[in-house]
Amino acid sequence: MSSLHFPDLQQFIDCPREFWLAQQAETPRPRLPYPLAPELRQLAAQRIELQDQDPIWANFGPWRAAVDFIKASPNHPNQVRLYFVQASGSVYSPKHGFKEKYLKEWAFSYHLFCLAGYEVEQCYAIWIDKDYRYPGGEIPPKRLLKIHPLGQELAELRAETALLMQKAEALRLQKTAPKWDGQSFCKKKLACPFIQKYHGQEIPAFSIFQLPRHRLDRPPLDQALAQKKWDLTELDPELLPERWLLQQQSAKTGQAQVDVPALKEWLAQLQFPLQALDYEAVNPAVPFIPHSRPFQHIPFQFSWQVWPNKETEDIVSTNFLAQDKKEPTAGLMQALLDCAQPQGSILVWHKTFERERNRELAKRYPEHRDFLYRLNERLVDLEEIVTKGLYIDAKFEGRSSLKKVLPVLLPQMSYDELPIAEGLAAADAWWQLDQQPPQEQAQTRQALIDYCQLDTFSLIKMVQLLMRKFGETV
DNA sequence: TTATAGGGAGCAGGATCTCT
DNA sequence: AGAGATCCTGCTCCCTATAA
Repeated sequence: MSSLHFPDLQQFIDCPREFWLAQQAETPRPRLPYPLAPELRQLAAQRIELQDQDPIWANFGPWRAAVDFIKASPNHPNQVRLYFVQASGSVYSPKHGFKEKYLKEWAFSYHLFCLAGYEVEQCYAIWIDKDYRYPGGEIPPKRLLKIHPLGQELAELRAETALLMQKAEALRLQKTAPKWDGQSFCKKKLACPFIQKYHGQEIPAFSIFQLPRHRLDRPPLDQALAQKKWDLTELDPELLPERWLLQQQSAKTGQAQVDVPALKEWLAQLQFPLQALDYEAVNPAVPFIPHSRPFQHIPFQFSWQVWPNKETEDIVSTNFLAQDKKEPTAGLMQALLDCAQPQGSILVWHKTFERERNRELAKRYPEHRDFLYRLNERLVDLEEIVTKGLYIDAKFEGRSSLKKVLPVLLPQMSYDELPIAEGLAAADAWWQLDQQPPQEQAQTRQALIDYCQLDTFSLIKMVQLLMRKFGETV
């Protein structure tokens, strides 16, 4: 039998059926806790006056747990202190205390270290002070990291955790599949692997779980659920709010539901030359450029495309990708000044992100404040056609993210063949770039450019499509 | 005049979206 | 992981209509 870690226990708590199924595999995929970033580990070690060391593991039965640091008690030589480091700024709040999910994880480790024979004197939590402002230079660990002893909280959770572990152990050995009442769901809803495997053929293409902001505990979905009616098309249209109704109509007809007058009006606001902008950014817990804060998004790349006028199909494309982690925003700011047209609408997807990046750039480069604020005034958010109900297709699955909408509108445009196909992967690739051999770096840089470029290109292509179908005659 | 029910505005807090 | 936006709920406050 394979070993079990905290993420397995978490899976058991969230969805015992999925946990059971995962454990039936020949070799269950190990679900290891996500490792800490090295720069955070190092600062945490300094914070408690220790040499950086690898996490320490304890075993008991099938269970394995790690603590980030361990230290002998100065008072009682046979006792130890356990340290848990969390890459988060919201571990503790005066109003709500420690967050439940962290306490559970710590209680699990604490329990296991006790079982493994450690005499634990005290546990400590270490986390990020998100109010810290990095002025530059060496980061003093005491300024960035908060530390607090854990007392009663862990003791209380320990018994509960032990019980859950017993139940999980018993369940994984069970030969027959757990029963399911057809009404209770985990967060994955019908996408839960257990349901997919045992009830796959009964799953409707468009279900009530794809409705945005669905609440299963109140009407009309509570009733539908009680009757095990998962099919979106079976809901009584009388009871549905506007956006849900559109989605149902689309599911019934197989057609997108378009508010043509409103969409025409939306398209009419666009001004040429039409431009499209997309930033890629990293947001590490430990600040890496001066005058930034923990988890702040630092843009390192953008794609800017210009469609001069309706008479041409030619699109001018500009890309910027920062060389390295040393002040990536300086080059980015200059490149932005070089390629931005003085007028015309600037298409983005989910404008809060690009707008916030521009505001932060304006703080960093006050001399370009006016330029950046004028850009913000010209931003036009294409996501609005979905969130404001101008164009609803059930195939969006109730979401409005670019990765859901684009494949429906323009099936021929695909991220599938790109080595980097997602914002988080892009951020990660750039962050790890300096650890790659030089010949691979060139490939990664090209992959980053291709990905970012596709994001802006799809914005313009979608607008061209909408203009062809619904534009012109206003 | 007083007590009470009902409606509407305003607000805080939670949950849920999106982006990287 | 955090931040902004939005939606929803539940609460208070205040006004008005109504009955005693």
